[in-house]
Amino acid sequence: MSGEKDTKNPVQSAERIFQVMEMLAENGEMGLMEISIALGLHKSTVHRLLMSLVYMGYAKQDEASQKYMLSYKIVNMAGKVLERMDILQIAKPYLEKLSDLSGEAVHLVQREGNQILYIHKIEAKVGTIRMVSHVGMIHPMYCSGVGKAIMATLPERELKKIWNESVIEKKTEKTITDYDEMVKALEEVRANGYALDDEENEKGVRCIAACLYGYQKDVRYAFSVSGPTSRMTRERVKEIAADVKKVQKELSKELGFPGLD
Amino acid sequence: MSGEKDTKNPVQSAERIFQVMEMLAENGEMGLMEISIALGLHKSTVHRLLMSLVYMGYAKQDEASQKYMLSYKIVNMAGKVLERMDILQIAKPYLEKLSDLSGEAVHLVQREGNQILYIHKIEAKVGTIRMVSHVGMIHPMYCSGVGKAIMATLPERELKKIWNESVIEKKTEKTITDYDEMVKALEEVRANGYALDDEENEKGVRCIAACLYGYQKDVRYAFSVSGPTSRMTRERVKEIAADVKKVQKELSKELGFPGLD
DNA sequence: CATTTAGTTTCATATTGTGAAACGCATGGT
DNA sequence: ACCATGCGTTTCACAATATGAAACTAAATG
Repeated sequence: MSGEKDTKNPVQSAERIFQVMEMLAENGEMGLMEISIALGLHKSTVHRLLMSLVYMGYAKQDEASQKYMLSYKIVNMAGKVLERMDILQIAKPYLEKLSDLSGEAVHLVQREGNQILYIHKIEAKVGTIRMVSHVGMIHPMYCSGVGKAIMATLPERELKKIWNESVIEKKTEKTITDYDEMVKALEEVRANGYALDDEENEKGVRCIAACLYGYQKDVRYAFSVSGPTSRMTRERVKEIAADVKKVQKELSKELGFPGLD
Repeated sequence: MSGEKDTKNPVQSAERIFQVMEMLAENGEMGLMEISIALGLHKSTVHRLLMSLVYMGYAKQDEASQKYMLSYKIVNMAGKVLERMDILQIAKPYLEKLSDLSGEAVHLVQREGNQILYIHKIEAKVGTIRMVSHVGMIHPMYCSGVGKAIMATLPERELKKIWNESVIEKKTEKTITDYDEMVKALEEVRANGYALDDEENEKGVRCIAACLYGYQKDVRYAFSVSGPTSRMTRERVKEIAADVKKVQKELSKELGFPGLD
């Protein structure tokens, strides 16, 4: 998006060590040469960086294959960051209730610019189907229930901006790829008081979402109940939507929202 | 704990930048000086490292307070690591070790609602008796060692729910069919640090189980060593229980559990 | 208005990270 | 059995890079 050189990283080795980590996070187990070639760094340099990561406990080498991978230590660190997000502390019991009521998977997401970040997940209690979503996952806004729930609260101007800056991709036959259609869909969200993702993101998955209002004016969080179409019948969607709206109201109140009703 | 110099980190700036990150992960928002003093690094150095983290998107500075904090990017990275952390890959070598030590059958199970799913099995190396268990098998929680190991970590409320939703069946003379008796049994599990299934599920089979803690609060996995009563004497149970507890500790650590000792 | 404390910027210096080269050890092709 | 190839590792001379003292700015404190 930006052409200019952007003032460059003041610590070269930090830049490189994180490139290595990101590489490992993305690809799992990797050999030294593989990383070296992919990043265009000298193998000796990569080796030193890896040794440093191993020394600090963030990476480890498989004895047999000699390949390198990240350890759980980074997960620990992320856990501490997440714990500090106090929204989690407050929201968890409500989401738990929602999960108990429906038995389906429940997600809590945070807006991060034009995208959403999954910050909590409760697995479905019934059935054997599992969503591929996981905490830490980043997802575009335009093709998810939670994304629509957030977008429905935004002014046209910002909505347009998000749309233009997003890579619109037809994930399923039902994915909305036309801007005007999206505007219409969001009107519906506002009218209903909840957002429905009807197989727009993943075939066979329906999802009922609502945003969370707080003491600050801008909406930063949303949550959803998702499940397979087989269980998410029209009738069931209605039921769950009622629960979702109830939780939205209760939680928003707890988060310090003055209005709503 | 260690007196020796331990070969030191080959990349000094990496060492320091991670010290800064760990500091931020632990304490949340921090000022430059705060970090500088806590780590004994020059403020200029800390500033440069922070600039580097900000540049890469791993940290950000609060506009108002000027304080620094970690961003969600590390959470995103951890998410990718987690996705890849398929429990089996990690657990297998430990279970293998357990199997070698005891020679008996070893199982790994996953909680699925009120039941457990066998996801890995290692056959006994001694004797000719074989368990009927197999990967993919679903079993109720209330009458197995692994089930009790998981249930022992649950709050009373959820325990009651599982009990009510399960079809309680007297599989052997020793099967626990009374709720209060189960509660008492679970207290014992917590006290011992492992769960014992003493012919409660199948006549002639004893089984020592423990749950696995992970980065997430709720316990989702458990494992066990099972064998015929003829070989599983009181003394042998004690021995194996020690091994089981050791593996529980090691594996939980590997899976990112922060606590436990 | 002086004083302190914070964050930021600059810059000379040498410490630190760099990468070429060589090593050892598998693996695999002929 | 042999050599060729590719990988991870180690070493080391060199200079690019990270370092920290000092100067600077801005806000908070008295």
